[in-house]
Amino acid sequence: MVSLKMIAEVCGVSVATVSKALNGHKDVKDETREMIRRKADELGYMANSAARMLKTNRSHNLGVLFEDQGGRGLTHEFFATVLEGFKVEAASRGYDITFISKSLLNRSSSYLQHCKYRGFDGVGIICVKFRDADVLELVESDIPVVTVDHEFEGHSAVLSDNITGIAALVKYAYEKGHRKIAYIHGEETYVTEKRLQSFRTMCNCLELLTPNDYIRQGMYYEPDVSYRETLSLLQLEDRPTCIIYPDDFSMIGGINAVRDAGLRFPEDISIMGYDGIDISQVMNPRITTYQQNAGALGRAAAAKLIESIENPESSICESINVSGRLLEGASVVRPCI
Amino acid sequence: MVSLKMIAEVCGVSVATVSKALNGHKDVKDETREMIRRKADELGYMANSAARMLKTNRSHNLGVLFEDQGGRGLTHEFFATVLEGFKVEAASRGYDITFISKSLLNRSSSYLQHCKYRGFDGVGIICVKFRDADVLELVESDIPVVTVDHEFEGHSAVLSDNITGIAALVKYAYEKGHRKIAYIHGEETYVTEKRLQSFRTMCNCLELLTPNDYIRQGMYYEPDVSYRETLSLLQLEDRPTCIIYPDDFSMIGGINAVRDAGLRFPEDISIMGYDGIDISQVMNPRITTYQQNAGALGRAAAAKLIESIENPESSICESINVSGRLLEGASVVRPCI
DNA sequence: GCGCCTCACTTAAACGTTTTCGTAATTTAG
DNA sequence: CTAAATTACGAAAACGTTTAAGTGAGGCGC
Repeated sequence: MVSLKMIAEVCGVSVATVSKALNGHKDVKDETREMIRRKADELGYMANSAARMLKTNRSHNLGVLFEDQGGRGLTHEFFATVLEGFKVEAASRGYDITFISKSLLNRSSSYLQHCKYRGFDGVGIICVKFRDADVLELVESDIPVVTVDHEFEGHSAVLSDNITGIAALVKYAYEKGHRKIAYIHGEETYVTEKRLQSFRTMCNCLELLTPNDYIRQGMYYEPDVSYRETLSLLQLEDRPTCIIYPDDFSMIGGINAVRDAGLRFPEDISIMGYDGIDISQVMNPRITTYQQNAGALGRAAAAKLIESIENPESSICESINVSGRLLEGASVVRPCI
Repeated sequence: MVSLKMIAEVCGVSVATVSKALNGHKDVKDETREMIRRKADELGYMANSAARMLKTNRSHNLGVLFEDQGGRGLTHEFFATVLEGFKVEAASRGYDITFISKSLLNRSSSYLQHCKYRGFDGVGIICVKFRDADVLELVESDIPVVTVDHEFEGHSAVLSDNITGIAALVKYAYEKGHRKIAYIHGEETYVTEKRLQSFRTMCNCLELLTPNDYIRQGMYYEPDVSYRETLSLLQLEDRPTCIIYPDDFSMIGGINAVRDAGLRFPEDISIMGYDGIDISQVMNPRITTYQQNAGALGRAAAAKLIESIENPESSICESINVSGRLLEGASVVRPCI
C-alpha cells in the first residue's frame, strides 16, 4: 500500500507537503504540486479513507435505512426506485451509501450504534417501520437524517403528494360517472393516513356517499388480501362501481377476484391502482393509476441530506413535496347505471 | 465521542487493557473485564471503525458492483432479488455492504480506486458490464472477488443453471407437442451464450428444425424489442408455434404483438418466459417460465466471498451452481397442427 | 540596514485503535 | 527455598492522514 510517506520520500519533500499538494492547498509551489501529483499517479497512490475519516470526522458515506418489509425488501419496485434515485444523487455528489442493519460484526446492535461505528455523515430513512424504537433512537440522535414519506419533528422530509394523488383518482372516477367508490387502503402508516384523509375529504367535497363498508383495510403489495376484500365488496347489497387499491401490485388480486366472481373487468367494475409501476402499464387493459415520482423522491432526499450535512447552520429544515401524475389507462369505464 | 482512552481513565486501567477486555482477549482478569464492559456500556461506548480499519486493514465491509443497466438498475426484479440475498447473508455474517461507483469525492475514478479508498475486504460483482475495462482491472487486482452469473479465470463465481433452464423449457414445449420453437434471446453476454448453446443442443437432441429465422436477437427487459421480433416471427411463411423470450418482462411485448397481429394467446401461439418474477405468476393466463433462485444466488455469493476473505488459503476457487425450477403456467398449449 | 511580509516548506501532534513486548506479582515445580 | 512458568497488566509504537504552528529565505519599502 502506497502512502503519503512513500511519495514524500520519493519526491524528497515532507508528508505534509504531499498532503497539501494532493488536496490542492495554496501554499505549495505549482511545480512542486505537479511533480508530486505525477509521482503519486505513477506509484498508483490512492488515499486511505479510514485514516482521513479518523482525522477529519467525515466519512463521505451515507447510511441508508432500508429494511425488508414483509419479505420484499429491495424487490418492492417503488422503494427500489427511490433507493436508486438516492444512490445516483449521492454518487454524483461524491458520497457513497451503505446499508444500515441491526447486526454489527456478528452481534446485534441498534441502528444508532451501527451509525456511530461506521461514522456516517448522515442517514436516509427510506423504507422501515417508523414506529420502531430503534428508528426513533436514531432520529433523536445528532446525526443528520432525512426521511422519505414520513415526517419527524425537527427533521427534513421528502414527501410524495399522497393527498393530491388520491384526490386525483377520486375526481377522475367521479368525472367518469362513478358515484359509489370504494377504497381498500394499506396498513396504518403516515402515508395511509394522508391518503385516507384525502379520500374522505374528496368524497365529502363531491357529495359522494361513503358507507363504512366502502372503506376497507387491506395491505400493501398483498394481492391475496385485496382478493378477499374485493370479493367481500362485491357481495354488498349496494356494491361499489369503482375500487381504488393500496397499490398497483395488490390490485392484481382485485382483478382476479372480479373475474372469479363472474364479473367482467372493466365493463362491470372499474379499478384504479397507485404507484404507476411498470406492470400497471403493460397490462391489458392498462391501469389508471397515480404514478409517484419515486426516482425524484430518492434524489431529493439525498440532495437535501447532503446539503444539511455540508451547511449545518444555513440549511433549513423542511418538508419537500414531490408530485406525481395521473396515468390514464382503460381500467375505469362509465358505469352502466 | 467516547473512546477507549476515556474508559481507561474512568476505570483506572490502561488503554491496552480496555481494548483487550472489550475484544475478549484472555489476558485480562474476569472481574476486570466485567468492570470495563459495564463502564463502557454506561458511557455508551461504540468502537470507531475507521481507527480499527486503519490498524487492522480489515473493514468488514463489502463492495458491491451493481450498475444501472439500461436505466433500470435496482428496479430490475431479478438483480434486486440477488442483491437482497447478498445483503441479508452479508449482514448475518457481520459484514456491511457499500455500492461501488465510478465517482469518488466528486471526481471520477475507477472501480479499483474506489475499492482501495474504502478498503473493502472483498467485492461482489452482481450486475455490470463484464467487459468493461474497469471491471477487468478490478478483477485482476488482489481484492477477493465473487461474480454472479459470469466466470472469471481464477475467481469464484455463482451461476444460475442457464443450461438446465433453457433445456427444461424446450423439453416442456416439445412434450406439449411443439416442433417449431423460436427463441428470442438477449444481448451477447455470458448468460446469453450459455442459454443459446443449450437451446441449440436441445433442439438437435430432439431433432427439431431450427432455421436461422427462429433464433432472434432481442434485449433483456425490453418489451418493445420483443414486440418487433415477435411480429416478424409471425410473418414467416412457416411460423413457429412456440416462442421463448429473454425474460418474463420483455415477454409482455411478445404477448401484445400476438394480440395485435390478430391471433389469440395462448390458443394460437404458445409463449414462455424466463426468471419467474412476480408478474409472470399473476398474469392471466399464468406464464410457463423457468424461475431462477435469485435470492439463493445472492446469498451464495456473499457466503463464498466471506469464506474466501476469512480463509484466504484454505478456501478453494470454485463455480457454484444454483438451480431453479420450471414454473408451469397456462401459456403453453398443444399446437393445432 | 532594518523591520516586515510573503512564500514554500517542515515539524509534530493528533485522531482511536491494535498489538508486541516488557514487567511485576504470583504460582508452580523440583 | 530457589528457579521457572504463568498471570495480569502497562508502555509504546504503529496504521495514514490532516493541520496548526514554526522556520528560513527572499523581497519590499523606507
